Amino acid sequence: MVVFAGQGDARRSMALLWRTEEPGESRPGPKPGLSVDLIVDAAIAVADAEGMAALSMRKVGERLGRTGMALYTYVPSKGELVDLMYDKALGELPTAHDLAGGWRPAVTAWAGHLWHFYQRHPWVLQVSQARPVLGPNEFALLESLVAILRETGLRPPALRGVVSLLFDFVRGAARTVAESRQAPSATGVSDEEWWHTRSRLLEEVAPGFAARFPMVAWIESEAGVPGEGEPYLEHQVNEAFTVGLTVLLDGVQAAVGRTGPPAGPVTAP
Amino acid sequence: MVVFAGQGDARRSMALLWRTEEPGESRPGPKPGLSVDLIVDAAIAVADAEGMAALSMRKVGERLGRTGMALYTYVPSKGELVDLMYDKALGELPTAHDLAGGWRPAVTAWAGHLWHFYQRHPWVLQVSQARPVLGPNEFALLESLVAILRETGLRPPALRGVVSLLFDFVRGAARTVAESRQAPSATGVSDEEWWHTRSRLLEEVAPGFAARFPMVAWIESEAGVPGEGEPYLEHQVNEAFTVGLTVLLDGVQAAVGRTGPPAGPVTAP
DNA sequence: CGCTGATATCTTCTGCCGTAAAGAGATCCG
DNA sequence: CGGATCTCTTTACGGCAGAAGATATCAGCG
Repeated sequence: MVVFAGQGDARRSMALLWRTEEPGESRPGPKPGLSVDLIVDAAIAVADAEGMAALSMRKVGERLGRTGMALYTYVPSKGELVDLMYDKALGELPTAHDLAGGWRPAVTAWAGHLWHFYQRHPWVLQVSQARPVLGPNEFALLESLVAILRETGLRPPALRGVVSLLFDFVRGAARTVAESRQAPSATGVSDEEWWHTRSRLLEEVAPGFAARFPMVAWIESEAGVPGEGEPYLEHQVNEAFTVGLTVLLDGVQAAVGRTGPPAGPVTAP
Repeated sequence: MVVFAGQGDARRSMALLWRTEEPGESRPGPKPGLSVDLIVDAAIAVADAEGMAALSMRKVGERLGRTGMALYTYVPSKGELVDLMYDKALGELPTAHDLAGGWRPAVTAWAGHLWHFYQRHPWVLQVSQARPVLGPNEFALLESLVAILRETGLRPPALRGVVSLLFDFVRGAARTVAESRQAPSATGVSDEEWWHTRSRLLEEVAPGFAARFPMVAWIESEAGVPGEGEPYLEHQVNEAFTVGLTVLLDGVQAAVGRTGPPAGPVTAP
């Protein structure tokens, strides 16, 4: 499920994201037993442990000793809660990177941090990217990347493409690992078991596979060997991540060389 | 929601995907009023029209003049149905590409086809990639890409990285557009309206934005102008797609140059 | 032809979900 | 103390996937 925030009162959503509600000194009625932060933390804990699909208002409420409906006092809807979870989780990421070695190692570090972040919080990958959440930490993440990439000397139109490419790549690679991690608990079948069963069935159901798909058979040859206890798929994806990032950065380097280093005009292809 | 296939009888799933069930001539009982193909087509129609989130067994059954439960006669669960939809839809893609101009234009064409395919069937992007569906058309798509990339002379380990990078990039870019297309109907707010409201609120709630996030402000400058009637976000993503693909292919070119240019098309030391 | 048993289809039911509506009870100001 | 206001619960609605079981439909046999 791709999760959209509700369209109800946009102002309130933004105020929640940027924490700009007034303290509200001494009002009538009972003291709030919960807070937005408490709720968001509980929701993140649920999503980390059981995945986005298992996240429900009732379950978050239960974790806080309340009913699901109690949350609606603090948060307009589930969609807004997800936005808050998203932006809060992003706060874990570092906001500055060492540029002493130039942009390339800095981008590599940035990508590595994001990669590991997605492993810790796979549910983040399910939040829609089409309509950005526009929270402070989402901007901080973008800010940190652009601060690095500005060193390349590329102009904004080209850089926007590079930024998208980087995000799409890291997210895509992370998604594959993340889903393979949640798949065992979601389906009750371990990775090894699943692959073993499926490859046996494939031979059974598609005889002459190697003849019908020679390129597929070829590219799956010369496979690297996973380390001790490392799941097969995860190993493949880790290797693919390293290789892919190298290729990507080589492409950026080429663009830099084409437009001239830290000073130069923009040329369209 | 990321959709996993049910773990129930894997053999039956594979048989359905590869269409290897025996015809079963003249059995007692009423003639089947439906077929797997009919159901899959109806389900694709629903998903194309209303998105994956709106796809339910009841709705598909309704479209065929049956209840939702009637489908379980033909298909083990919703997960398997989604796998069948996925592989059937992929059958639309071409399986061979012209290599006369070398690998670069061929990859560009391949990526363009996939990109447009995802625009036609955005729901495909919601099918989990961690555990491949292993249907014939999924393999055919991979086969067609590897057939092109083999021309580069790169070896399988490096090529696997390039393949992942390409898939992740095209999927990520397509996802952004696809979600922005479905967002208006899902939330009832048009893109223009949404952006206008949000950017006004952003200034209100985060004064001094440009000072706090100078790099973000900078990279959003020099924006290209959308064509007549082209949504703003969509225009940005289209530009990013072109730039990103160029950068990516430059990176491949660099890798090719590093391992030695492909004098002979097929084999390298 | 009519019966029997296999099979397809439909109905009912369970237990989830998000959230609207209404109200119980706590807490403060005047 | 009285009324206003707030938190939180209860109840209810319509939706979902799917289990269990009832019913309708047909082939082949006598």
